[in-house]
Amino acid sequence: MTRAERTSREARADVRGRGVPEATIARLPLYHRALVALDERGATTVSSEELAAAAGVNSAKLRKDLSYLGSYGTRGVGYDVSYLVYQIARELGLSQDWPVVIVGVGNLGHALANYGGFASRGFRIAALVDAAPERTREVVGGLTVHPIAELERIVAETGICIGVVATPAGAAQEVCDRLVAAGVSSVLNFAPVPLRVPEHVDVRRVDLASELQILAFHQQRKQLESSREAVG
Amino acid sequence: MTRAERTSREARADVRGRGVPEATIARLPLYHRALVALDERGATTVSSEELAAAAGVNSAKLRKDLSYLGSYGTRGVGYDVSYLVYQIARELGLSQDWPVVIVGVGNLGHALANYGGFASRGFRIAALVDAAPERTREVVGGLTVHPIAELERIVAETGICIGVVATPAGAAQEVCDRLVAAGVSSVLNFAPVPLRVPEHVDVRRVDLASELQILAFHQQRKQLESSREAVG
DNA sequence: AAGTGTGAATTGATTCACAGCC
DNA sequence: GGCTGTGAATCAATTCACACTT
Repeated sequence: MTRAERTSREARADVRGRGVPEATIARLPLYHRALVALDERGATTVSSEELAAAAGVNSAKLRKDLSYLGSYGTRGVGYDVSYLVYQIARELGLSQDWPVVIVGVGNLGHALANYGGFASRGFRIAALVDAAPERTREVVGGLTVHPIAELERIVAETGICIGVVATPAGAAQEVCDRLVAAGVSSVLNFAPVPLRVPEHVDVRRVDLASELQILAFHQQRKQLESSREAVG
Repeated sequence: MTRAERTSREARADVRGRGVPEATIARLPLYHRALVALDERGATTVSSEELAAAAGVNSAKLRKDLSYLGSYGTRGVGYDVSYLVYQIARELGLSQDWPVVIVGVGNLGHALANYGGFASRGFRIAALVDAAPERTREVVGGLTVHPIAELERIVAETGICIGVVATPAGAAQEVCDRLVAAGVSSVLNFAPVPLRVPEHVDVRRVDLASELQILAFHQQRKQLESSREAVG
């Protein structure tokens, strides 16, 4: 592929890029991961069918999703693996390094601080913060835990714009407010409460107990049905 | 409210219950949690507006969601808090105790085993399992870690039907297959790979790195826009 | 007067199916 | 001949707006 071809394609992608549907965005990380795995296994091209299978979606959805980014495939052939990895990474902002602060170094915060999966995807745990004095100065995952009083200074100095709230429910809103006031505009919330934030701030929630409850709901349905069969 | 009223309402709910939309089911845990908090604060009734605010959704959505469960409110008044807690809990299967097995006791498995939020919502960590011999016999969150070889026996003896996969990506599919073969039909997957399961098995995925990537995508957009403003 | 419950309208996501290109 | 890209069709979720009940 020539530089001219690549450049014109990217220009088109930039135009379309405005309107990528939310559901598509949420699947881009899946595609990216599947493509990286394929790349490591030495694949050079992949069909929508294959990639869809690797990512756990159907091929129509995959093609439609990719078409929002641009025309990156070749009819009759498929997609160039390394080129598509590059395009999705660019779209996701994976080329840059995102410093992240984790607030709350309890069980979950600990696990997140030690989790290796972030670094490889462009995220760097830049700081750990906790309200409990006994946790301060502790070293977790190679980082010293700072007292919450230093939150504003740390965010400002490090240029952090993504914060992770891993505090108990009761502290989450206040922590979030301070993060936002300090300049954070993307929040990943593990506390089981909805966070109120200004317009320009994005929040995503990960709610472990809810996930289990949703499974339990379906499980209960299955069990009800099978007991009904046994009777009827 | 009389017993007769309650019984007829429940009968109706059972009829409607078949078709509760997936998006609604995913919000029931939110409503339940908000209601429990209101109950603890001594509220006896709540309007859709108030409850919606507490759960972080809009009131039209809340009313529509609740209407799928039945007609549990009173026009001009609102919803009876404790009655609605009871109904949602019943719908979610929260009245029964769900034993859960966690496979993989690394950082995340550790955190999950120690996480207090499960027990209070009807889930009981019944067993911990890990493949690494050096982790076996360790005690985490009051439970001994069992070798993976005992997985099938444990699931059968404890009547576990919900499994949590907290292993590295490479082990996840095999662990999942063994869980399913042993009789588990609901899986919560923390490994960053799609799990292939038979028709009757439900899988939910929690993908921490993806969540951050989705935030990064939007963050990048925000920064692009503000830099464009600065120029234009 | 207050506030639920719900048809109708709208918006968004998925799937179909095939024209167009390699 | 094989496979992408995409309009059109379908399905699902959200929002509107108001009739109806207390």
